[in-house]
Amino acid sequence: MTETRLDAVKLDGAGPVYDQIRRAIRDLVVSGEWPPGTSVPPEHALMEQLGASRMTVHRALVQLAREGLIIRRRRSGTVVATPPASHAMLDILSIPEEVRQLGQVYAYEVLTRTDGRPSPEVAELFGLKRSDKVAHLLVLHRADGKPHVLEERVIHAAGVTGLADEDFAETPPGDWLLQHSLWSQAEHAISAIGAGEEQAALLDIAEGEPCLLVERRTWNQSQPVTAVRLLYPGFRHRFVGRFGPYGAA
Amino acid sequence: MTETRLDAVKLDGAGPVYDQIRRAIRDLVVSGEWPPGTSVPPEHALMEQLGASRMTVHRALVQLAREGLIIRRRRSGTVVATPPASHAMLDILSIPEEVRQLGQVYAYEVLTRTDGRPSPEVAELFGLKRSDKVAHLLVLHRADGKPHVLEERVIHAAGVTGLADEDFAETPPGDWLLQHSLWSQAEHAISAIGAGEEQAALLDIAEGEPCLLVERRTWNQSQPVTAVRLLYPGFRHRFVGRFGPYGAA
DNA sequence: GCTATCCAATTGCATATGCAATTGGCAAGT
DNA sequence: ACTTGCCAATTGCATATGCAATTGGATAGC
Repeated sequence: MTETRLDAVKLDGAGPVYDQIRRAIRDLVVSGEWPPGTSVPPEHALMEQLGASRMTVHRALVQLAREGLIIRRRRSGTVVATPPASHAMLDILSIPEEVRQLGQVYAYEVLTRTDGRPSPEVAELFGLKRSDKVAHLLVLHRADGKPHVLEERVIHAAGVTGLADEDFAETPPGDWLLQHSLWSQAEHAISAIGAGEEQAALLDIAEGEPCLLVERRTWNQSQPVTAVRLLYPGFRHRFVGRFGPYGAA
Repeated sequence: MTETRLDAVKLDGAGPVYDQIRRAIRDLVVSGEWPPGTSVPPEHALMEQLGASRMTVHRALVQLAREGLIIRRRRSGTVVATPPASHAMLDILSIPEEVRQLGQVYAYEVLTRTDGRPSPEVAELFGLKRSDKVAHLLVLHRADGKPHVLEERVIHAAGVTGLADEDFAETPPGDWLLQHSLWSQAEHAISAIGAGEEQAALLDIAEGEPCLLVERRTWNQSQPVTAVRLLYPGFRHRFVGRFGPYGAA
């Protein structure tokens, strides 16, 4: 249980007090100054520090809890939450989990790994210098023994610690990264593409077969962390989501 | 501004009072009993009706407002919100808007329209009786004159008023439905598929060309409203989203 | 009829206060 | 050691109250 510097919470005088408090604490959390597990000062302490009534402090904390940034428990106090790995259909998700949720047996193999400088295309795609160090991986994920998805991944060595010592024998790179790196922003795109010759061979489908291509790039404080291209055979795979007019169901 | 029956708000005694109030009103809204535009009783009225303090009622209403179900304005009071047409990358969106946001000129043509009984496949897909009446439409949307997306749509006549009198000359069916029907639940799926012969001809691409297929089915109170299949040429189109660990950005 | 003004309804926000519920940790007893 | 029971810290919830801000609508004046 990490300690917190109480005086780190500062109001900016803009808008309602409860919202100033909410934003102040939110900023400390999302900026990483209060990493997950940090204990947030109790309401009484904040109340004195900020000169607000307990109910006002309470209101701010309740909202933050509803937003999932902090977790509150009676007597044990309030701590910064560990952000959930996945939010919805298209967010970061673990391929092993995805496969197991379908009730199938998961397996994977690292086909190739190259550590070195990024190729011009990769550097371009990612805004890297040619002098940066990256790992380049090709991974095949299987469900019930059959090829499920082909993963091509670039990891920026400077953004992750322990990359050189990890051989991804136990954990596929996507899941490993979730545990060993932080990210503050991601962008993904979905498109359809025909399988190339090599890709088709690896996925055990015909060349030109339509596939879903999911591309995702991830940054931490505007520093690149990883980029990945996931190629799913289209006839075997679909992304499904359910929702109502007022939000996801 | 529709009136509300005050006695429609009933608590169930489960959990905190403010949450009972919140759920009671939410249920009235999502069930359609209080449709968009209905005015919600003022805090004082609810306070007396429910025997709770104003702050407690207030708390429930503030939460509902934060969730976007109601809109509150001083003096004019609280009204049920019109649900936003689009939430994120993959939610219901208007194709005309989508095209215009890309800075291209939008146009569309209704290629075919058939009113009658559903085909066996459609009935199956949608859980309709063969005796139900449906309209079956094939629409081509264009961006800058070039085929953009092919829309195949089934509309359940019983779920929409004024369907027979509408010729979709002014407004494409998707947008028309957003204005003339309610929906409480939707499901969509994304997959990749090769263009069939006719589809390829209409979209002006090669047969077998990989395409993104977006399928969406929509219900209102478990009654089917519409089902649609949108076929996007894959090389020309991608869905992009951006987000951070604590939610969409 | 049109406009300027004022009033009152309604929500927004903050405080002060009290009690309930949960539970970590200490203390006492075995 | 190990268990039991109690205490106090901390959050959860509700009430009562007061004032501020906004604005629809009535009213007065032109």
